[in-house]
Amino acid sequence: MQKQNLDELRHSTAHLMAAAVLELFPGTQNAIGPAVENGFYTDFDFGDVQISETDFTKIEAKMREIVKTWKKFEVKEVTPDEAKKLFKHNKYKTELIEDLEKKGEKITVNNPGGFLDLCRGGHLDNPANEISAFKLLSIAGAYWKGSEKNKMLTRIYGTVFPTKKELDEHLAMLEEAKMHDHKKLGKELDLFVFSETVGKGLPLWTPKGSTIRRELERFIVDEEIRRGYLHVYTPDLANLALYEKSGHYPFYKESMYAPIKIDDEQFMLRPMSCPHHFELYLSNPHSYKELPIRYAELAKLYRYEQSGELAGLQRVRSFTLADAHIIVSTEESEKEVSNVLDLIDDVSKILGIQLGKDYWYRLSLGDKLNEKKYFKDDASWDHAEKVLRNALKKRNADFVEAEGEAAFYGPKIDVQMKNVNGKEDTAFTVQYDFVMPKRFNLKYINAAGEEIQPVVIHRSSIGAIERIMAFLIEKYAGAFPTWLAPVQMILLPIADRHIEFTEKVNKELREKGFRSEVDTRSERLQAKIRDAALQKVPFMGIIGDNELENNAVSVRARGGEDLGSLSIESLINQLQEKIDKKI
RNA sequence: GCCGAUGUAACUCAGUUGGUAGAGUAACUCUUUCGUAAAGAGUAAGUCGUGAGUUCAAAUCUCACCAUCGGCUCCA
Repeated sequence: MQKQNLDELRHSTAHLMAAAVLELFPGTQNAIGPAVENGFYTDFDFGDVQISETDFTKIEAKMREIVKTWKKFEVKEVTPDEAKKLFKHNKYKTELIEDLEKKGEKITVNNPGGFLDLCRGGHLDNPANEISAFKLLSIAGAYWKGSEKNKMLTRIYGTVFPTKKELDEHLAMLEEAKMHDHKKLGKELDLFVFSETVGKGLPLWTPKGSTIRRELERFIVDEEIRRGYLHVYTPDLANLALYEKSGHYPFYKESMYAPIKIDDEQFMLRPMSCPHHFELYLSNPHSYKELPIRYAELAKLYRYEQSGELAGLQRVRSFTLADAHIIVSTEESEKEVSNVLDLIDDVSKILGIQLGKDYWYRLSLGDKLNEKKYFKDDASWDHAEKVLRNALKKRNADFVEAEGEAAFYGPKIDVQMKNVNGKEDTAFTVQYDFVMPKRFNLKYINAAGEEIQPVVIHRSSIGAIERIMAFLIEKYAGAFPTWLAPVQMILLPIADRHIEFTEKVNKELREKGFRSEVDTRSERLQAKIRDAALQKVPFMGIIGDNELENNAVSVRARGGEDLGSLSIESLINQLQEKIDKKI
């Protein structure tokens, strides 16, 4: 089925659900009901009625009953006054009509099977025949018109497909996705935990999770240094005055941990590291010959996120950002943005993340009318947007543009990814900042001996370590490439008499820097293989009488492939090759 | 923060209309020494998320709170 037809099916089913709900729960008002990726939803104001997922069966049954009478969608245009009259009982529809009237857009209604609804169109020709394979999935609160200030409506999500088979396949896929969930795998593979006593949103990394994380951090630090970044360390907290100077405080106050008062001063756990790096820059005068100066840091940051926003490693309150602030002349800024995008692309490739498939670019713009959220300087905004857009265009990259997603100090290019549930998040970001240089009075001396104001590019190469780890766990379903795997090789002695030799091999591997372990339990080989497989260890080394005799290890790769009997030297070479190639 | 769901042993889960807890896995002990995805027996392990309340009696009913999950808002 074509995407457009599929959207019509989804949208039509949203209408059908609204009809069923309104019939079952008189007095309910329906708001918008669009098609979304993989399904649809409709928002309702149920008044005082409590609704839960246990009502789904009832609603679905009613939908099946009603749909029989839906022979077609009759769409007809009405005047604003007529429309208001028709929907006077529904304040949401009334508001939508008023909005349409203000914009001078035409107002259309449809009336399938006698269920009158306001709608801009896009429906099936014969719903009675076409809507059958649907399922209601979940219930959620959603603010009217997406604003926290408005009333929260009840949103019911559902999905629908042209055939039962496709619906079943989709539902099976949702189940399958759950197996990749980083929260589930994090527990099964013992990578990270949370403790209620430590506090929510504050992950504790186990030795195994820490190993993966450490490899990732070493890799990115080395890669950045190779590309001219200057890696630094700055403190996790700072005087409140620093954030007042940067101007972050009023914008960020809500999501910062409350100040720590000591003696006569107030300190904040830092929610970002930019001002620290600016103070570092200010410690010396700088020549144009030094630029761009790229301060980088694996910066531990603390943000007091709203409790409902926390989600596994995806969204936490303490995280480490692979952060950098590049101080660069305005002229060179576009080139530097390109350098950053190159870094992101190259690093992503190594991590097995593909542009277009696993991630995509979003040009996040400000909103000149919103002076509360964005620093007022129209000319600078225009210039900054141009720089970022050009950088994207020059690499022929596809990108989406999003209004009102910028930082307060400038627009940005966000690298977007989706988790197993299809939820989109910003993984990495490249931000163009023309505000901080002014606030911090950042300067460099040009060839003519004049003081010039640079711009700052805030960027993250692999984003927050927690978030990219969540993504990688899900991407690899826990089966990490050898260079990242917490245990790279597990040696399995068949009987106790093989342990001594196995320990010797293990010692040799560990001395060479491999993460090797021995399973000395008095279990059968099959059981040891099974456990190693469940832990997704890339290589198993089986050692029995034959191996003892030949001074060799019988190697089995993750997935079951038999690599045969290898000498210790050959084993070391093979492992090293995988690690060097990061595969 | 808001809407909905969930919370029983380290993990995955049972627990019927209220009669104060059970399985598998893991752990530990013993036996077994085994050739490519689960050997056998035994032992120990639970403030039933927390706190109130109703009741002769609460894992089960009521209320409040906490945490987790899916959304909304927000964000890396």
